[in-house]
Amino acid sequence: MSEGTDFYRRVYEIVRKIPEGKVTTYGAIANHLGMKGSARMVGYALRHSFTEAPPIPAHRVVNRKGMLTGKSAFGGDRLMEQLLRNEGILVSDDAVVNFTQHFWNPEDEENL
DNA sequence: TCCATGACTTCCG
DNA sequence: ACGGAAGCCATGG
Repeated sequence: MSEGTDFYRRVYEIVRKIPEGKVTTYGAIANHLGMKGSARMVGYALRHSFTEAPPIPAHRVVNRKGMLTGKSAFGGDRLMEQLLRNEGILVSDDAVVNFTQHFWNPEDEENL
């Protein structure tokens, strides 16, 4: 089933730690998992995250450019943008405004 | 077991 | 600066 591998679980765990109003990147998560080159796997896992519980704020995860690359997976291309705006994050042209300002590093959670 | 795919990232032209 | 191709690793058929 969904639990599949621990890899997915690790991704979900990190994403759930993302503070509201903050966003992170696939590479940052992958790096935190020790798989820098496998940023794709992070997005791959998030795609299945919709079937996981509790719900995962996957909308807070964007690519290194801050673009909402996964918006298509939300059923509506506008939904992901709506969710981000709902948290106070401005989105323009399918990209997070002041992305670096809203950026949250998973390593920061450990460093806390 | 092997081949093809993917919510990415980096390099080359 | 922009566009295209390769690399990356795990999952599914």
